[in-house]
Amino acid sequence: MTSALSASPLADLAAYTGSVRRLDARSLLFEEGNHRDHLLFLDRGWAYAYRTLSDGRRHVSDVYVPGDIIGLAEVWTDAPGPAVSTLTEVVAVPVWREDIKGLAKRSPDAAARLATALAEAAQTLSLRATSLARHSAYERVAYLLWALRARIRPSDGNDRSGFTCPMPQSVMADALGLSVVHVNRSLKQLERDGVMRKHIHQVEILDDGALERIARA
Amino acid sequence: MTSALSASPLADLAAYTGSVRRLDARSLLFEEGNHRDHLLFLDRGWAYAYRTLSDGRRHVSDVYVPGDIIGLAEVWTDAPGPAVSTLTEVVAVPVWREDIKGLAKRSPDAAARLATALAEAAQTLSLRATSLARHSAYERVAYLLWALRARIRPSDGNDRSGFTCPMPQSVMADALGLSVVHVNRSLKQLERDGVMRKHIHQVEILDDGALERIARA
DNA sequence: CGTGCTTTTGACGCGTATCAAGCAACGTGG
DNA sequence: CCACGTTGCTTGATACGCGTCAAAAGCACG
Repeated sequence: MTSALSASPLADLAAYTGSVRRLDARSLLFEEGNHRDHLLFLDRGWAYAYRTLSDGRRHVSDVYVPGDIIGLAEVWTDAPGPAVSTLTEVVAVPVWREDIKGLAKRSPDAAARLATALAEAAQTLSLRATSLARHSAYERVAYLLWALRARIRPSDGNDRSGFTCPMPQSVMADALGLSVVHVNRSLKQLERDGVMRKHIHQVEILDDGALERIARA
Repeated sequence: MTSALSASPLADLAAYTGSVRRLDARSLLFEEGNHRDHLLFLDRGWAYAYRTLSDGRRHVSDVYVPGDIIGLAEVWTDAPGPAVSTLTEVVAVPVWREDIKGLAKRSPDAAARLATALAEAAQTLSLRATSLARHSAYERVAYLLWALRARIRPSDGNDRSGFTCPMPQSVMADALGLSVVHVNRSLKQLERDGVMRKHIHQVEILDDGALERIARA
């Protein structure tokens, strides 16, 4: 959700408002199903979006890292969105729906950037769906961490040997449609295979090429 | 992908070009991975998009019905798209990338409509991902047909008792991440449960409420 | 009136869920 | 400074949903 909008008119809007929200880890940013009158420009920390089915099954539909925009599609339409919670302490800047719509009306260039961000989001979602539909558990875990890594800037603790990742296995499980137990087994297998290792807040890459090969299956 | 753009500036562009493509059933509209310099406004017939994994596994990422736009996100960015094939005979109108970009530059309103269409597509994809990640096979089949039905206009053979659906079980399987055999079993179970019945080119709704309940899990 | 799709059904095996424990790390209050 | 709750990780045993293989029947179309 971010690349097309970093250092863009939307970021400028965020800078203008001046109001900054700081939140603890494990706190709720948006409730499930509610109408959204603003989005959040995520400056620091991690968050994730999720839906809950009637019987308690949960799906984590997105994970947000610093620089991401939370809820762009939801603020653009009136459809009910998923819930959003923080994983770590978070610093975020709200941008209001009317300001975004106004910006798009005034500036064709800004509107085009918004469209680009949304188009990229759609393509990311489509690839993620392919992983959910046709990858094995082992491949899904590899894909999640490989795709995540591609989105994290080097400045946020991402170098050749690994990256920061404060995502518990329970959240990975709900993102991948797996049980926690099986996520753990898959991670252990990736470790035994010399591909990567996940610690509590850190992912260590052992074999970059192998990881990509498995993730792109 | 369609609602925000029907009877919109994009449709006008399509009308302008005048060039209409007619294709047989089971023919290729776009190759996998190629750059797209145009999208297709689908006037008549059905089509579907799919990706193929290295070992032959296939995922059907989208199904297109009359009125849909094929490849809006792909024409807006440079990322390689999935392949697209027809299910039936098709009538489609191409709209060129530069024309769309030009339209968005000239008209903030058109750009806003494009963004809306893309935002709706992202939300649809997110819900589909939830179904893939957390629904049982039985629920996934119900969700696919329930969501499909919501997109088909009454004029295209959709009324209270059923709708036209020229989608073989093999394509349903690849859309849902299931085997053909298990799609068949799930359909038979839905039939035994008095929910719906699928014939070759037609879906018959037996219990609307039950279908929605199962699809929305 | 084949010939190729598509649907259907049965037998069997595998991948992943579930259940059940136990352990490690960490923060908090007595 | 230690007891304890909480959160997250790990592992084994067992169960089940769905895949795979195989085969046949129904249908459409040339």
